[in-house]
Amino acid sequence: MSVQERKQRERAERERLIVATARELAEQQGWDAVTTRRLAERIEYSQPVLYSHFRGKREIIGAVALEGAAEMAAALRAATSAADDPRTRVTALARTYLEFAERNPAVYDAIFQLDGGLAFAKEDTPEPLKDAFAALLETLSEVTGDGVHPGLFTETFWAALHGLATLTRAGRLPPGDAERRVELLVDRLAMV
Amino acid sequence: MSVQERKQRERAERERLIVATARELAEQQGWDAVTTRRLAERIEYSQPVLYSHFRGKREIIGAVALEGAAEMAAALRAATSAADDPRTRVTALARTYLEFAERNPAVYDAIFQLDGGLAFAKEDTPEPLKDAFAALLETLSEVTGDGVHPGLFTETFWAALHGLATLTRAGRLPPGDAERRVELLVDRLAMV
DNA sequence: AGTCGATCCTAGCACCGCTAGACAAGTGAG
DNA sequence: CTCACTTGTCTAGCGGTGCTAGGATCGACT
Repeated sequence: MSVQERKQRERAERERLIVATARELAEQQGWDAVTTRRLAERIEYSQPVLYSHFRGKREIIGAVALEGAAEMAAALRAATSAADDPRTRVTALARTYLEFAERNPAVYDAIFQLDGGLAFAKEDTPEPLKDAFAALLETLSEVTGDGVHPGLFTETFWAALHGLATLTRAGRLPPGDAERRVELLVDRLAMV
Repeated sequence: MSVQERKQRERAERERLIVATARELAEQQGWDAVTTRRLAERIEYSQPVLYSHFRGKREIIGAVALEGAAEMAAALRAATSAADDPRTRVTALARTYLEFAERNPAVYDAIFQLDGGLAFAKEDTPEPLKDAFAALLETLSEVTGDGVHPGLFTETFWAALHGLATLTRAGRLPPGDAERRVELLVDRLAMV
């Protein structure tokens, strides 16, 4: 019995290694550089081993996305719980969101940009993704304002943040005024 | 002389054919399906011909992006010029923007999502891109509000629209409430 | 009419995601 | 202790990708 357990442990450990290595490689050189061959070489196994853990490259991206979403949710909660009033919380939320996207661009892409084969806004949406949205909802429902559904408000605010994050990183927006754009967004959208 | 002219004309015609075919193929089956082999087959030339017009696939995407940006600018101007007051103009602008993204997803991706090798927010940004931003700016500077730079306001509003467009199409947002999200955005961001 | 230059295509490179089938190593039974 | 068998891993290969070198062909000028 304990032999089987050991093997399972080793297998789980290797799976973590795959995900961590994929993430590392993606952050270092972009997702284009994350090929099954390079990934296999880095974990010091042959290519087919990857396919005994994941159905394909998509699923590996999906695994990185889930891990990242959990981290993001934690970061958002940590930032908002340190603030006293709703207004400060929203600002902290927005800043933390954009900072996460900037510091973990590959992970952010895995979550929101790439196809990781994950379901969104459905019943079978994985827990970490639902939880990340919940973290946004918790703070934003305080400043939704009258006559607006908090979920709808959260979606809209989130979309604005997502737009800022992606356009900035893609070089579509001048990076200097990021902070002032956040202030504008919070000033106008949040009803405090 | 006229022989050379004829050849130049034919060459330009073929270049238009390449761009149009790439766009068509991308809208039909997605950019992943736009391979140099398939593209060459559709225009009934061999692969290397593509490389006598464009440096590579990136530049073809870039060409589609420029064409699309010009169309988008025209669509935005047409929609806003048909509205009387600033408030109606902003709503029309937002709706038209999102409609363009929804009806031409591949073109939208070429402009804002994919790497077409284009410069943004710099001096050497191609004219159609600058003009599309100008079209946004024209309408949005009317509703910027006091103490805010119109350019900054336009960037922020644009980012919000971009977020809505991409998240909706990627299945990250439930598609039903799109209109209500637009109303919320206009209500809060535009100072009328 | 013959040369010469432009134009286009065939063939191929190195790489991609993914998989079939050979092979070795570890397990349990006799 | 030996031997069959299962489990795990690897080598090799398939069809695809973007891109390019080098040869063939065809038209224009001398």
